[in-house]
Amino acid sequence: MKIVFMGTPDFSVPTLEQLHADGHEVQAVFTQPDKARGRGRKMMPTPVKQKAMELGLPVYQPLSLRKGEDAEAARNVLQELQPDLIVVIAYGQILPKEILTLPKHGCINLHASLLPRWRGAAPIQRAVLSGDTESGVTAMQMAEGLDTGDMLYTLKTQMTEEETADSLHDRLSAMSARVIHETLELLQQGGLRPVKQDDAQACYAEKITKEMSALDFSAAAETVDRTIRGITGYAVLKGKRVKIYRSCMAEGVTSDAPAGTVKILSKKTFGVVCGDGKVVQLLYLQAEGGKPLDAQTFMNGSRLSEADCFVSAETAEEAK
RNA sequence: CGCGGAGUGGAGCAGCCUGGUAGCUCGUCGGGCUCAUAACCCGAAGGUCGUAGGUUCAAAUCCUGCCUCCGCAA
Repeated sequence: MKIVFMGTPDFSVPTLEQLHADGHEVQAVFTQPDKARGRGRKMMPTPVKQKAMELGLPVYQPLSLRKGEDAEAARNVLQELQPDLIVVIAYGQILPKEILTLPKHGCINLHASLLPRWRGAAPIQRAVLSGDTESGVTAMQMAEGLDTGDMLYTLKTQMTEEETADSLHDRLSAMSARVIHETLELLQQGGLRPVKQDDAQACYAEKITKEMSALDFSAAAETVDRTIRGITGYAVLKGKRVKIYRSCMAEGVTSDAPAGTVKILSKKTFGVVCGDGKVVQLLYLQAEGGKPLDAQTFMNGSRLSEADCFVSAETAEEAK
């Protein structure tokens, strides 16, 4: 099939590779414009652009598909190509109706949730934050609403107790490639059976803000744990900002020490006391200026004791 | 020129301000204890202190350039 691909971050790359590997004619790849990012504000191509160039596919990076010169140019390109299908995965732009209806088979979007749950911007993080036990990838026929199109194919996965947005992201990203493969097989065989979404079951994954990652240890341990696993957390320890990437509940451990107090669990493991007296075990963390370290390595160098206490970034700021 | 932190045996850190014996927690190797161990005890190996210069009788430590890594911000 003649396909135009639209995607931007890492998450989209396996799907692009799959289309290419399956022998589809990927006529063009649309991705967000390069931006100055990273330290020193260097221009960085998007991961999808890098992969597209590696595969020798033409790349388009319109500022917008909805208005302005870029949008017009993009529409002309699509008119010209006459694709059978547009595959969209984490592109980051809203497609206008003219584009949705332009290809013979319309546009298919892959979304990182079990729709209609978690429509919108940050489905992966939201699934972890809310303690979901399963997630997945849904392929849908794009409609004008936000992730409201009819569902074409779904692949589920169970989430573990230690699931992080990162681990789920990687898994769903890989699963997306399988989903597009299966979906297109069905499409070509005429076996797709679109299922309407039950709007009553829908919920929306609001955008994540940085402040949400500032840990509040006076909250319940479960909340702290989910925050860390869902969007990573940060706090201040011994005057240094510390990022916490992975955690889990310390089963059966409680403490009446003040919230934020370090709890040594063994020579190799430690946790932090939370507001409900339960303890969140910290598994992988990074002090400012340093590399990410596992708990044991972190303990080796930091001379951690139960006299130490994590402070919320806000409190630390006020103390200054 | 966005702001800032860091490079010290295999890992993570201290030492630097107030130059003069290479330290800590682990790991590794050898030995011991133990039914056994990721636990405990004893011992050992392993470092041109990122790099190039400068100051000095003497530089991990003070000064300058360069390389690399990271946090914030975007």
